[in-house]
Amino acid sequence: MQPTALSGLPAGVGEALEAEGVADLYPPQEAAVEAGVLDGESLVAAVPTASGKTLIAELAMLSAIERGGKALYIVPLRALASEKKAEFERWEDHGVTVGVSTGNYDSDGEWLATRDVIVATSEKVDSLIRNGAPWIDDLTCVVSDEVHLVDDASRGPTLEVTLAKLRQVNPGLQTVALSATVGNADVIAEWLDAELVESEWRPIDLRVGVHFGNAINFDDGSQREVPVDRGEEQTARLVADALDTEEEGQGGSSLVFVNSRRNAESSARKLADVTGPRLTVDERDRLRELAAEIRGVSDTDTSEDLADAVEDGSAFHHAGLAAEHRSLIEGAFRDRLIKCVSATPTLAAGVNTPARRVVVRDWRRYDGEFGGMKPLDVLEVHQMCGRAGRPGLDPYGEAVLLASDADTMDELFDRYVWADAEPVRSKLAAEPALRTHVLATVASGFASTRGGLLEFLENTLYATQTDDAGRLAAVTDSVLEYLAANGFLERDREGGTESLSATGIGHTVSRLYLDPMSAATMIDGLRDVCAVDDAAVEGAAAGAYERSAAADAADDGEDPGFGTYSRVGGDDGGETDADDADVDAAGDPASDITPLGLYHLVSRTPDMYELYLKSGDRETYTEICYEREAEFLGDVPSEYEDVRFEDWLAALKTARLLEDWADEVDEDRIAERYGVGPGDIRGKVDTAEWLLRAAETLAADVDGVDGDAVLAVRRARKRVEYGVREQLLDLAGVRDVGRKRARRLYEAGVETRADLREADKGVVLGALRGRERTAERILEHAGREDPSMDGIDADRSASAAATAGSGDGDDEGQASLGDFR
DNA sequence: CGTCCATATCTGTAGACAGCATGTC
DNA sequence: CTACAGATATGGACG
Repeated sequence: MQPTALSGLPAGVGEALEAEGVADLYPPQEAAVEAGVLDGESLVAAVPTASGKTLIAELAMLSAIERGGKALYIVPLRALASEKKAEFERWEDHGVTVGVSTGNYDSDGEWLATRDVIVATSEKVDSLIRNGAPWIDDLTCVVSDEVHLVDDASRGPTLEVTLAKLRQVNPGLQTVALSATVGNADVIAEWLDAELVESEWRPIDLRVGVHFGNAINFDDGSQREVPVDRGEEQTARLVADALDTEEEGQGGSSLVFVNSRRNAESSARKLADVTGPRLTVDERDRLRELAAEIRGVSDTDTSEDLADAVEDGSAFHHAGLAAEHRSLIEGAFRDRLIKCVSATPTLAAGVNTPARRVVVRDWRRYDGEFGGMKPLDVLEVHQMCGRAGRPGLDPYGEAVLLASDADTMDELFDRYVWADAEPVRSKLAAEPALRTHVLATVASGFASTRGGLLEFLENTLYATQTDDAGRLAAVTDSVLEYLAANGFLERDREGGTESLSATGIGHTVSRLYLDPMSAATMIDGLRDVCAVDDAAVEGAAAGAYERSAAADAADDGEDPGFGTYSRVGGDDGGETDADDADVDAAGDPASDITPLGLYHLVSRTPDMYELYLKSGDRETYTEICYEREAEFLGDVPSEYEDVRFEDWLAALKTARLLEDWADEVDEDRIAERYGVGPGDIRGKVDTAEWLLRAAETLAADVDGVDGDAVLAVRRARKRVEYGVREQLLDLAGVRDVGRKRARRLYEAGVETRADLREADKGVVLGALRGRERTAERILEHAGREDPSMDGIDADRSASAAATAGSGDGDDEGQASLGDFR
């Protein structure tokens, strides 16, 4: 079937596809057309990666737009959102407009309503529904990429509920779900009332095999001799073999999957010995430039190690890397400059990075819950293998699992090569998931009674899959109880029906996109300190208070999730002695609220990913816990009796990291001290920023909009956001002034925004290392009348003072963490 | 007495969404 | 109830 023969697409699209080289549709695409994607039929396409799934989605969306509709493309990762956007933008020539909306990037709120195609993450779509984005009603086509992720325990339920909501809002909605080949695609199709297109077909052949001894044994019965000399690494030999196999004049790149960050790094180091000697002079030059760029992203050891490996054409890839690191590596690997990437599973599910050969080195991964090394899911291994075969470059892709003995080889064949992927199973009936979604469902008006709620939940995959309807109802009831007890929902029993409505705070929590338990934790902590400090404000916050007070009374049981409210005497631990001399301790109630207290509060919330306690950390943080006991908001669990103490310490470690960041500690110090990578630091800071912003809103509810708590939270948030001490807050708020410039200006004697307007220009210029343009911009943003730097000489002493004060080397030109995004 | 290698012991373990309002060196 | 690779410490043989 030729693209020009398709009907229902915008004018010129068929020809454009042909020009792109699409002479004939792939069999699964053809099947999708026959199933009616172009006519608005819903469809589940369960096909391998890189077999043209995206085109199926495009056909659906473009034909929907041609009929005057609007399409939404749901992605699982932010990085994929930009990738898809770029891909879809080629239709702008045909009058199709594209917009993106993710947590950190919005192509302008209102403007989205005018876009034909919107790309967003599932969480963002959920949030947009909760906040009543008007264009949701206009959607006629929704595409869900990687739907098999509904199986994911933490994020799957969001996708599931979001699809159910979209379909309820708009019963005629065309739903196109793209899935990996899974065990039960038919069930997904049944759930979505969709046609099913299932296929194993791939445009590039994939040969899967197991290497053992001196050869790879492929699934088709063929063998490839790859002898491993004594003492030589199996992986290294396979990577070398792929590189030395010159087909189409190109040595093939490899992707090596391992099971930990550390393994990824050490593997990359070792494989550098394989890739290094095979580089051309030109490649070496370009890699040196790339390495310099990598070093510029961050000055941590991680960054340095990565750059070292990259100079030899090898790289590692895991979540400890900063986002820039990752995209630099992905790009250079796609451009065939980097010959080999050793990666954790980040890369298996992330952006498109095909390789000539995929080596699955580790097939087991540590799992704390499991209590040891757990074999990877079949689906996961299939996804890794699916990365083999670069379109247009390779005649076929090779995926190789490694076995060290014959028994393992047999097991790998049985377990992965011959096996079908597991069936997808909904994880919706877990309490944390329902807690969030039940509140949101009620708050945004999808249900107003218990019966209506259960009816709505009938539209989820969970309901389609389970034969035990009672379980969902039971979990729902316990969640309703929790939400009511914490004052997020009101329940009224009248006759046989139980009506549900969200309270003011319930609506707020839903819109803030907080886990209700996070909100409860934060409210609890904030109320604790406000109640002690400021009884007068109580009246203003009565709305939020009463509910919870009533809830307290209703709840006698010690449910750990509820938190305990009464802490006797918040200031019994002596003076809280924060590092900030600027805070007026005496007589200022907000001084009871220290940044550490707030960082700990948000860190012990379920929305913050836990930092690991390593050996020795227990003692370290137990000590800190006692030293700074007075700063914590809420009750400190007992070291000996309370199982929550461990979590409390883990949160304390996170809080300390944030405190260090807000104390201008260099990122390499932080990385070393907490055993994390630059990506982790940035992630923590980002999450804290988000949660503190939410806490600010909650504090306004508890303490009144101008309460001390609100101000304290805002200050703590800004300090994390800018990564500066209290004294630099004013300066760092000026546009173009960040962590480093603020510190240099301050050391040169320019301490406030007002100083910037008055200060000697020579001093300012000196502190900014003689950058005239930058200095002018900053003065302008600070509101100076005459920002011109014409004829000003940089003050040498200002420059010297600034350099000495900032503590890092001169002229390194290194970006700090605060520079990301 | 220092070096090198073989063996025992210890240690630590994948991932990444959201709000809000615009910009670092 | 469950593992295992890499880093580090330990110890012995050797020149």
